[in-house]
Formats: sequence, C-alpha cells, structure tokens
Amino acid sequence: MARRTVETPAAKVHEQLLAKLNRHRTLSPADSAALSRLEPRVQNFSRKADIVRQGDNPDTAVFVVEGMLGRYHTLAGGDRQYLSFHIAGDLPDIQSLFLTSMDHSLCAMDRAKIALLPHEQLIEIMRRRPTICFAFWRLTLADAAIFRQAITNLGSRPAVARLAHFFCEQTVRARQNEVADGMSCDLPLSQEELGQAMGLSVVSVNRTMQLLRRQGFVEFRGQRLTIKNWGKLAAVGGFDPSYLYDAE
Amino acid sequence: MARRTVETPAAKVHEQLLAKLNRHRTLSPADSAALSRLEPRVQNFSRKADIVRQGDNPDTAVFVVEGMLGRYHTLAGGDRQYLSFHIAGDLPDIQSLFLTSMDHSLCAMDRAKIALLPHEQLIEIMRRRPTICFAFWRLTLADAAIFRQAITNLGSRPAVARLAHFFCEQTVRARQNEVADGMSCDLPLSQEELGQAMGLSVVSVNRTMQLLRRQGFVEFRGQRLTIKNWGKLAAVGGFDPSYLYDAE
DNA sequence: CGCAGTATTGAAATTTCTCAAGCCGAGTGG
DNA sequence: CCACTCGGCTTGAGAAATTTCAATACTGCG
Repeated sequence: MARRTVETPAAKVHEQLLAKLNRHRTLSPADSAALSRLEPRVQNFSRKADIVRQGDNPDTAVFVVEGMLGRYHTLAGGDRQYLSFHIAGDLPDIQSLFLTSMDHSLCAMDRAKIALLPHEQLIEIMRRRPTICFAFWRLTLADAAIFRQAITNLGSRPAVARLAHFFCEQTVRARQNEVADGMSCDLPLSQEELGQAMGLSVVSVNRTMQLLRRQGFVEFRGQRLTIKNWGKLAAVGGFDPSYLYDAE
Repeated sequence: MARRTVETPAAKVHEQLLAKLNRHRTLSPADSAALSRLEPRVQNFSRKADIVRQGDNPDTAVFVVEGMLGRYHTLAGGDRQYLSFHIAGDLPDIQSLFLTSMDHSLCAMDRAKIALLPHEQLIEIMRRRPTICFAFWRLTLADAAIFRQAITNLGSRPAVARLAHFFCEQTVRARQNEVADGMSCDLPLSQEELGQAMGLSVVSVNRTMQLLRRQGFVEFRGQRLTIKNWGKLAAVGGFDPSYLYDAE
C-alpha cells in the first residue's frame, strides 16, 4: 500500500509539507500520520494568474509545490505592491485560516503548481494535535519576521542596498527549501515586478542592477539569479540571515 | 473570593487579556478560567527603555497594560527602523513563544506598564485548549497584516500619504482597544521617531505634518493626536481599515 | 534662568522618478 | 527563413521628492 500511495501527487505533497513543518517543530509519527490524512487538491496556474484575491474568503490554504507565487496589495490607483514571494515548500496564505477575508492577493509569478489544503481538515487536525498547530503557527511567525525585514529594507535602505538585501534573502530561502543550486536560484521576476516589490521604478531597478552586476556581485539573467560574491553583496545589503527562522 | 481577586493587578491583566482574546475568538468559560490561572508579572518602564533586545531569548511574553511600546530593528550604522507601535491591550511579542531568538527589539515609547506572561504557562494552556491557541495565533496574524500594510505604506506612498495612513491606522487601533477619546488618542512620539517609522527624515516629517495640519486634517501636539477631518485624511492616505482584523 | 530635547526654517545636494526613445531577443505568421 | 511584433531591458535628460546641513526658535523642567 505504501508503495502505491507514494506515487500519488497527494503523497508527494504530504512529504513536502512534512519536511517543511518538521523544520519548525519536530513532529511525532502520530502527527505525521494525521497530516497524511489531509486531502490536497493540486492545481496549476500560469504566469500572472491570480490564485486568491484581496477580499476573498478562501476555505483552503495554498501550499506551493512548484514555481513561484507573489502576494500583493492593490492600491487605489491600481498600482501594485508586492509583499513577498514564495517558492516550492512555502505556505503563503495559512493566515486565511483565521483572517477570513484576504487583505491581499496571491498570484503566480510564473507557471506554478499548488496544492490546496482544506481549512476544515487543517483545523480539525490542529485541534487534536497541538504540536502540528504550533508548527503551522511558527511558520506564520517566520513569515512575519520576513515582513518586518521588508519594512526595514523599504524604510531604511537606499536602492542598491535594498536590492542586494532582497537577493540575499531570496537565495537563502531557496537554499532552506532546497530548491537552490549552490548560489543560484530561480527568480522569475521582471524588473518591473522587482520594482513593485522594492518600492522602486523600473528605471531605478535597471540602473541599480547594472551597478551590482558590473561590480561582479550578482548576475540575474533569464529568470535566474546567481550570487557571484556573497560577502560583498551581503555587506552592501546589510544582510544578516538570523531573521530567516527555518530550523527550530 | 472573586471580590478579592478582582482588585489585584493580576486580575486586571486577566480581564484586559480576556477582552483582547475574546475579540479574536469566542472563548468558553472554561477557557477564561484557564487563562485566569496565568501568573503575570507587572513591570514599569520609562521612556526609551528597552524591554527586550534583538538577539534575546525571552521566556515571557509582553502584554501592554498602559502606555506605548515600539518594536524596532537596529541597522549596522546604528540607525533605527521602527516596525510597529503597541498600546494598552496589545501583545507585541508573542512570536517569541516560537521564534526563540528576537529578530528585533521592544522598547517603551513613553512611561509604560507591562505584564509578563511566562511562555511555559502559555504553552501549557494552549496545549490543552485549542481555542485559546487559535485566539493567540490569530492575534499574531492580525499583527502580520499590519506589517504588510506598513510595507505598502513605505513602498508605495509618498510622504504625505504615508503619514496620513499611519495616523488613520493608529487612531482606529486605539479605538479598537478602547483607549481613544473620539477621534483623538495618545501618540507619544517625537518627529524623529515618527521619521524612523515612516522612512523619512525629521525635516520631511516636520514639513509634511505642517501640510496636514494647515489643511485642517489632523492635529498633533503634546503627544496627542487628533484627527479633525477623517474623510480627507483617509483619502489622502488611501486608508482602508479592513486589514485591521480585530473582531472575529 | 538656563539647559536639553524637540520643532522649525532655508537652501543646496542627492536620490529617485518620469518621460521618451531606442534596443534586443523570442515567438509568430507569411 | 525572414520580417514583424511584443514584452522586457537600457539609456539620456530634465523634473520632483527627499535628504542633509546648518541655523534658529520653542518648551518643559530642574
């Protein structure tokens, strides 16, 4: 039986999810078993497609199986501010379990595969198993720490440092989720999207990137980010990874 | 017995805490009883005193009884970026329950009274009572929504809108916690501190405030903020309170 | 009264934005 | 196979927002 379920997409999701949660709290075999009773629904989205919209009241939580998702606010004028980006292994909207109406939207930054986890099942599991509850909770807390850094990045750093910091963060997170290849990882964002995340105009993003590129700190071509000089880039960005709580 | 306990400072804290949690999840009498077994330690802090520092591993969580606290990051150069401000009824660092090492500091913005809730006791209660756990969790989620708005505020809005938005938020939150008086509330921040929160220089804060003041939108004197024209101020700031999840 | 911290002002220096145009590469239809 | 188009990247240059520096007022408090 085990052999067969391992092959199903659901089992793959369970495995990925377990790996993630286990980094936040050590789960017992019983916990793992409980989680593997979750019935995820797998879906594909194409670049720029919205998965959940500001104002929605979803009854499932999103787990990223492949690709990259982005969370964003839509401003009155229609402008967009990206809040964070999420890669395989992330759970970008568990807050929807308790914050019933979405305060932001979630979209695919490129082709992405996600798994939808029914709220009801999650709540039920967490009611019975505090440890699982704590693991999910901690995940949202780690998320909040990333938001806090974003505040500091936007509020206190000039363009170059801002981009440098962002690149460092993205790389470390990719490595944590084991979807990086050494010092490079996918980053399927246009310069415009990057600007909408960093509070910069496209033009500034472009010029700032040239600066980082010419100095040989980083390379960013064809949706792929490669850090060539970690020390220098981290120094420029004032990057200290201790806020990226991953392992317990 | 009830009569006596009501008079103790601990009982006052329990009451305030219950009120807060009840807005996030409806607690049963048994839940309330469990919470009232918490043994808070009340402390006073003077303006600018740190309560917890970046890197600390606290074993208690802070509950604000009186006054205002601020969370902030310290940058390499010593600069400070305020992340959020907290008033009576808030729990500014429950994340420390699971994020063992503080990624930011917490200080008193003016004279403040806080209650320290032992992590151990909290965890124990939450293990037994999922609803309480969910209530605390939701509180941290509502917090994260505020961080997200801060990102948008810093990333997408010019100085005037940024300040306007901040003033609106602060007022609504004070009203939610029932520490506002109509459209005015305490805001014990200097223009410099305001700048360190809004990613602006003191000079810009000063000029921007004069603008808002001269237009008769808001008044801010002697640590007290009064909104004179809510409609206009909210319009300038692009403020929509739906992200301030308070009641369930 | 006088200090210390905070608020206010002026003016030049900087950063970032906006506008506007040109370029480049990938995919498409003829 | 090539011209064409579209989205994204790059560049130049003037405009705008914000910062910095440097003084000058306030204001509450010892």
